[in-house]
Amino acid sequence: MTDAGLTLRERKKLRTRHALVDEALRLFTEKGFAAATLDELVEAVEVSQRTFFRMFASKEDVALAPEKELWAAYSARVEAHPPGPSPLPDYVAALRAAVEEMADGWEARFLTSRALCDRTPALVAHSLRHCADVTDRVVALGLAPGQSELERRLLIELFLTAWRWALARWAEDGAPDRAALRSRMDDAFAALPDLAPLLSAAPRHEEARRGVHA
Amino acid sequence: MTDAGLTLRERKKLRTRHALVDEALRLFTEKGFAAATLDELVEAVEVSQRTFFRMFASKEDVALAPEKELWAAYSARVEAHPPGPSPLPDYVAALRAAVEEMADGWEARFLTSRALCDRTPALVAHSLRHCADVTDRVVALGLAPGQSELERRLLIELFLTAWRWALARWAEDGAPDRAALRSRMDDAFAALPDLAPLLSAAPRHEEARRGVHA
DNA sequence: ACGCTTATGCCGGTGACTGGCACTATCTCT
DNA sequence: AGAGATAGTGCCAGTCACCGGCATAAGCGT
Repeated sequence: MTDAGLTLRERKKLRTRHALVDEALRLFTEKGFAAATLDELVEAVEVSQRTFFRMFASKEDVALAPEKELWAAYSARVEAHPPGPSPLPDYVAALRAAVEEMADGWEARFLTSRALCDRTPALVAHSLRHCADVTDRVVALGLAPGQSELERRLLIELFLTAWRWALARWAEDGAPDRAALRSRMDDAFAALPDLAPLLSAAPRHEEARRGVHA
Repeated sequence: MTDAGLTLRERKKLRTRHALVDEALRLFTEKGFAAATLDELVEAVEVSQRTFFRMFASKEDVALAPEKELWAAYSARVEAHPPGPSPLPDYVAALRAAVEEMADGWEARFLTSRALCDRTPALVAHSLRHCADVTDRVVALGLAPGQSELERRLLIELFLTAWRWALARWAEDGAPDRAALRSRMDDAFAALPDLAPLLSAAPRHEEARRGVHA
């Protein structure tokens, strides 16, 4: 599946790319993201810095490679099947499918990347922005003329928050394999309908104004 | 209000801080965030780079100063009045109050900062992370033992998405003053209850699984 | 085997950020 | 008011991410 009809050049490139990701995750985990230098990384993989920067946009980029892979697959899914008027289930389905189509061993790299992210503010920032970029592209997809874009954004944010919650539970789990991730996703997404009653008690203007002058 | 019982040292420090923010916004807007160098900035304000970095954590930090100010005020409000079992109106009220207590001229700086942010990916990343940091601190506040943290996070994300929506509308508005911002906030937060019916149609497992094997 | 494309390496430069240390301005206490 | 404590500031030198340009080599189609 990895080398399906690829030319030798492309395969070589992919190989060094994977080597860079693996070594980066190892190195960053061992020494910390800030303390580890790119020189160490590229020397370990035996490529030049220039090559690194042609494959990755930044030091953060390589650390978040597994996550970007996932969102790329998700993006492709959503573009292939643009969501209908009730998009939430479609988003969820696309993400589930994306998780399933990741290569073998992806979950281990992803987990390492997440752990790194949790203790590295710079990585959090990049992760959030990438997610926001994907969201921006996805929101516009299959949006009927009369439909509200705000509504879409709200639903997507709920979906993302549930996903992040599932991730956090998964990471602190004893068995961080793909089945466990699926199960955490089930739990998190199942909680979404329970939110409805809390929204009908949404702020009316009188209450809000009272807060202003408090 | 600005110089309320502050020592001379503190007032001086605040003055250079404000000068740095103003000049930074001017410079970044004129030349672009990446193209403008810190040397230009500190030379214009006549301070050393070292001083700059004692006041701001990074180049991004100074560009997002108005936003950080707002979230600091918001944070303080929420900490002063921890939200009850239906936290959404409390969050909204806290943000409205925070907007009102900003100093004169804040909205102009904030708008400039937002415009800059919109065309500078690095600023988006930092902005999102800061917001996430605030969220993390706020979620735990006033959370009763039996209450679900996930539920809180979901509500806060809705709240934040509505806020960002209000900001975007405000920015493209003809009159970006504080009254207009209030009005946009009203509109955006009023849309939240409409989301409830869309949640009852949340994903069931069968639908989701179908997507997986598609 | 031959050009053509593409990836890579090397080199030098820029600019954000940091630690150390001396210096000066402000504060505080008597 | 003056002396010592307490910041805040400037200067300098260093590290490191990142990006041009150009030469080289490795893979590709004919």
